[in-house]
Formats: sequence, C-alpha cells, structure tokens
Amino acid sequence: MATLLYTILTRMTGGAIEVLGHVLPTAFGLLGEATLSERSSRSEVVYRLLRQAILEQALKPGTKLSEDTIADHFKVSRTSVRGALVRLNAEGIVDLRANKGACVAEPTLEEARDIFSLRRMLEAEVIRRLVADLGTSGFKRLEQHVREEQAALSDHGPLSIRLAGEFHILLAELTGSQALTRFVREVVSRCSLILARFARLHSPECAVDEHIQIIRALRSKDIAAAEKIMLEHLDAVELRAELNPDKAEPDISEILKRYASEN
Amino acid sequence: MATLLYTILTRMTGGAIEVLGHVLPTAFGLLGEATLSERSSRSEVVYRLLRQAILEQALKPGTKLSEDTIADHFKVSRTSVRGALVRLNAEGIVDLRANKGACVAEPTLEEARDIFSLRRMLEAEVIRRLVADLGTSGFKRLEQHVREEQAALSDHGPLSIRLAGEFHILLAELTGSQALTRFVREVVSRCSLILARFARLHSPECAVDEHIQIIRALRSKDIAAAEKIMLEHLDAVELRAELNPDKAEPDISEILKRYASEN
DNA sequence: GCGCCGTCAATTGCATACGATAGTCGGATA
DNA sequence: TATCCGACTATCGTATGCAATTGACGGCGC
Repeated sequence: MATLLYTILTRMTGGAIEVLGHVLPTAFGLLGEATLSERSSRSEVVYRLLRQAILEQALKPGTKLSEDTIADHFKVSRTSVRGALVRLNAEGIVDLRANKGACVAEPTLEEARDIFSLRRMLEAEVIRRLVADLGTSGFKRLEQHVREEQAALSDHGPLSIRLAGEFHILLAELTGSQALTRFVREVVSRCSLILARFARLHSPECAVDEHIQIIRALRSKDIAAAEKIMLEHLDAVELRAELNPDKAEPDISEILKRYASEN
Repeated sequence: MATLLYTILTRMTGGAIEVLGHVLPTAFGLLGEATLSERSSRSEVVYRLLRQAILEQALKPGTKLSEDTIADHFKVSRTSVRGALVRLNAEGIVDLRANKGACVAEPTLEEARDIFSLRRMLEAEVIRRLVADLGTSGFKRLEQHVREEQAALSDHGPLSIRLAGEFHILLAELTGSQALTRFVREVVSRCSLILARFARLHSPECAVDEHIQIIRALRSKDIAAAEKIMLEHLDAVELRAELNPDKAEPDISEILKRYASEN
C-alpha cells in the first residue's frame, strides 16, 4: 500500500524534491490558488499535490494516507504533511481518523446523492448569474478551457478528469462570487471522489460535448434553457456514476446498520 | 493587544488548563461536532474555543491571533494552535498571512453582500426541504431552541448572538443533508463576522420573534409563504448590518484602489 | 480447540528547538 | 533635519524527538 502511494506520487512529481518551491505546471491558475501562487510553503505544495492526486483519481477513495510515507516521499517533515491533511479534511476529501491515520474520503451512496442534489442547486444559480452578465472575455475563457479539454481527449486519464471538473469551477469563478466559487469547488471535488468510487469509467467525450452545449446555452441568454441544459448535464454525470444501491458495496457500517435496527 | 486576547480567552475558559480534555458546556451538540465530541484533541479544543470566541464576537474582525499568545494561554504548544488556525482559515473566518500571523477575518462590504446573497439561496432551499418533510420531533427541537433564545434575551451578549446563528444551523441540520448543513454553517459563521464588523449592535428580540414566525410558517406547509418569511428575515438581518458603503471604513486597499486607477 | 489478556510494533499527537522572514528602531550620512 | 541603511526583535515555518494510542501477535488459561 505504501509502495503504491509512493509510486503514484513519484509519477506525479517526477521526484519530489525539485518540485518544492516551484509553481505547479498548469491547472492552478484558478482563483483562490492564483492569489497565493507566488509563495508556496511546503505545506501548500503538499496540499496541492495531494489534492491533485486525489482529484485525478490517482489516489482512490479509501487509500491510506500515512504521514510518514508522504513525508518521506516529498522529503519534508510530517509537520508539513499534517497541515496539508488538515486542510484536505476541512474540504471533505480526506478523512482524518484520530490515532489511526488519514485516508481518502469514501463517500457513501447517501452522501453522494446529497452532494449531487446540492450541486444541482449551486450550479443552477451559477448559470442564472452568468446568463445575466457574462461578458466577452468570459466566453473566451470558457472556450479556451473547452479547447484544452478537447486536446486532452486522447488522454482518457487524469488530465481529462481534472479538466472536466475545472470547467465547472471556471463557470463559478466567472460569476465573480468568491463564496459561490468556493462552494462549487467543494462539491465538484467531492463529486470527483464519488465518481472515483462508484463510476465504472470516465468518458471525457460526453462531458466535453455537454460543456459546449452549456456555453451555447449561455450565449442564447435564455435562462430557463441554460438552466435546463446544466441540470441535464449534471444528471448525466450522476447517471454515469451509477448510483444504484445494488452496485458497489457501501460501507460495512451502512450494511450493519440495518441488522442493528432489527435486533 | 495580546493582553486583550488573553483576557477574553481567560474569561471564556475560566482558566484554560482545566478545560482541556473536557467536553464543552453547551452548544456543541450540533451535528458535525457531535460525532467527534467524545474525544477531543488539544487542537480540537483550541479550534472550538477560538471559533466560539469569534462567533460570539469576543474576538472582533482584525484581531491579531498570535500563535504564541494563544499557545501560552491554553497551555498547549504552538503546534496545536496552528492546526486550529488552519481549520478556521479553511472555514473563512480567520485570515492566514504568511510569516505575518493570523487574524480574525475582516470581510469587505463586497464580500458581505456576496455572502448574504448566497445565504439567501441556501436557506431558501432549507425552507423548501423542511416544508416538505419536517416531522414532529423536528418542530420540538426548533421550539426548544427558541425557548433557549428567549431565556438568553436578557443576556444581550455572546450567548444570544450565538444562539441566533445556531437557530439557522439547526434548521439546516433538520433537512438531514450534511452538505447543506456544512455550507449553512459556513455562511452563518461568516455572517456573524460581518455583523461584528459592520452592525452597530445586536438586537436579539427581533431575531427571536422572526425565528418564531419562521417556525409558524413551516407549520403552515405553505412553501411560498415560508420561503418569503425566511427571506424577509435574512433581509432584516442584512439591514441591521447596515451594509451601506458610506459607513464603516472599508479596507485601506479598497480606498486606495480608486486613487491607483486615476493615476 | 477456543477465547482472553499482555506485550510489542507501528503510527499518530504533541512539544520543543532551530532557522527564516518581516517589521522596527537607531545611527550614519547627505 | 530628512532619508537611507543595517542590526535587532518578534514571529512564523519547519524539523525532529518523545509520549500516547491503536492494532496485532503470541501465550496462557479454560
């Protein structure tokens, strides 16, 4: 297990030590990160890399995140790793079990539906706001992003997965609302986890097409239509997640709950 | 300043050392905290106390939160304090400036409006869900809470302020959605900060009355009416915050921005 | 053979120590 | 006298060491 984690992180960073102090390649130009990108403490770097690894589904739900293993790999102390884990825990993508170590969060089916439901609400709001006042430069950024997604189509892997999520974050940013962006970031992150846990495989083509449709709908300035497209897109994503109870064993505790109540 | 902080924390805890390891008096039975309350690490305790101090407006926006001062006071190491500060920062109620220490976040007017706008959306959703399926036990909890608020009316201070916020968190919890609760918690927290920064004074009576109206509206099972009451309540809260630009000096940077653009 | 208890290894929780950085104060110079 | 420069102090960022907790293994009694 520790070896697997080590391998993943090595592949991501190509040797950790030269990563420290550098700004990460792409994908961190988004708001929130951008304002801090000039200075990057060790803790910050660990945070970003772990987050990226999780969102790209390199680290799957349930993977143990031993402080020692991560610290050794990144050639930093456990202190820095802990800081990163605390932040990730606050975002809900890492579980922090006292004295038993951290692990990538494993959303239950119930939580998954909960998150998706909230996501629909948040992103519907995003669309409403954008229809009202998205300018030319906004559309340019969206189209640029979709181009990147298309370029990454052949990848069928990490990059494509991440870009799909970041499209939605970009939409939220374009509303200019920091708070809304923040929440959308979080639900999108957790949706990535959900997909990683339940979905069979990621199909980037569909996502890109649907993103293009969303942009088109925004151009049309038709609130109802745009909102409808977005909700259909999210439904499609949720459908791909195959959130039907029979598949994908839920937590043991979930199962045992039923037995406990009959006792 | 350090003395002030020390005084506040002392008054809150009545001597920190005997607090460690104990479960805090009230108000931490809410979901999220509740699941972890049996065991409380040092970092957790510091987190809760600081959070409480901030939400009760004992620690006002802008107050410097020196790691050393807090650590000395609580008789813990800076390590534990840092953990707490990182979490508070993740929730947006503490600003963490690199190498310059933490301080209680100072929401700008713009952010304040942004938060309130989001809060309206989130809490409208809460109401919609509750009208659909709030049961008897739920109403009981709400009424119990309002009674506590009334009992605290004479207080005109910390307790009253906190209870007013927790009413809204309780509403969110009753929806059964963890994610929604989480977000409501955050916006309510930040609204407390906003009120602390901009509002002249807290008027508990209004809040309690309005809370009672909300419960009544929920009983009526009339979605539109209930939603309307809630939105009016939030408008009233925002109004009390007096978010008009002329009052309450914004950040220096906000002011200088105008001059910079004319240069 | 089965279950219980004590000991041990592994890993986290916390504290302390050291190095780095930012802000401040005083002196030198123009 | 005003300005600039350098040392100093306070505070943070990070590493490391030790104590505490957890889970596992093996031995003992039943």
